[in-house]
Formats: sequence, C-alpha cells, structure tokens
Amino acid sequence: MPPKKRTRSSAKANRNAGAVGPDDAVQNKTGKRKRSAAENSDLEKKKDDEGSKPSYSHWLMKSEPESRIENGVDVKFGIEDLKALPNQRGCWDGVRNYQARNFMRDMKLDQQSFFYHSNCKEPGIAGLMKVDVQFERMLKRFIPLSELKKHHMLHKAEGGPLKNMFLFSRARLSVQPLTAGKRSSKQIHNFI
DNA sequence: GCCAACGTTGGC
DNA sequence: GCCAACGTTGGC
Repeated sequence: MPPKKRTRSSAKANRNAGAVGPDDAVQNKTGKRKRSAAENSDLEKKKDDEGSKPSYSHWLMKSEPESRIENGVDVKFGIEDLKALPNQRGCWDGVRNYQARNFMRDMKLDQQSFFYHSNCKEPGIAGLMKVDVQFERMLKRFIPLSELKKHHMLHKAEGGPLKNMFLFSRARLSVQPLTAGKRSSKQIHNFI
C-alpha cells in the first residue's frame, strides 16, 4: 500500500482501500481545547435538526494535483493519482475542517463526487469518482474554474442548479455538496 | 511568491 | 464569550 498522504484541507490517499474515513479525518490533538464554532453548530444540528437535514446527492472534493512539500511530505494527489491506485480506489483523509468533515459524514456509498484540482496551474473539475473512494471517469472535458464561475454567475442571475456553490461562497471548504435534490442533480450532471 | 479570506486557537 | 494573533487555503 502506498504511503499515506496528507494535504492541507484537501486530502487524500489511500490507507484502507474503499473507505471514506471521516471518523479519523479530524482529530483533536489535545482533547482539551475549546470546541470550535463549527463543532458547536454540529452538535446543535444533532440536537434539534434531526431529520430535517437537506439530503445531498452530489459532491465536490478538492485536492492538489501538483507537488508541494508540506512538513516534509508531498501532498500531491490529483485524479490521475487516484486512478493509478489498486482498483482505482483510495481513502480521502487529512480533512481538518469541521464543516468539510460533517459533509463527509453525510455522504452515502456510491454517490458521485466531482474531483476538483486546486492550488495548481489549472484549477477546475477534472473527473468523477464514487464515494467509496473510487475513480469513476475523467470528464469529457476539463472544466476550468473560470467556466464554473461563468455558469455560476449565469445561474445566479437567471436561475439554475449552480446558483449556489460553496466553491464561490465558502472559501477553503475542501469537501462540499454540489447540489440538493434529484432534479437539480440531474441537471448538473447533464451539464457535465 | 503574494496576499486576501477566513477558520482556529487560546488568553482574558 | 470576545477577539487578536496565528495558520491555512487557494487564486492569481
């Protein structure tokens, strides 16, 4: 098995093939620091929002396809790296942000996730994977960030499935739902 | 490499 | 619980 890799928020790689690993994704290093705002809101959700959570069907996950050394470790993990793993499967670890972690907990097996290349020469969506984490396919055509933004702006103005995108409203969120509801998911899918 | 955005930490 | 300092993210 290839060595475990970590990135900043995006994350990656491949310890236990076939498992999305939200449980160990975010750790409390000391176990005694204060709860973050995100953690608190998480707890509240559990308390009084049970059952009324929106259910998402498609996701977007960011990772860095270009080499960059962080703490002596190369964090590179692009879609080609996932594709190259045994069974084209890996484990998406190293996610530290609590909201991102919570989204990972909402994921269901075999849902689709778009593989976004970030912090690189050509940021954008490169391909598709299944929540498993398994490579599914490359997109017919790479969709650069600029194009995503164009669609997003248009949908915002005229209505459309991409009118709300965490990609543009929440900086630094490495795991995010792409859309809610079956209809809009389908629309998005056709799109791509 | 720069730096704006923003989440986290931790003293108070 | 506030908030300044700090660290990370990620486009450019």
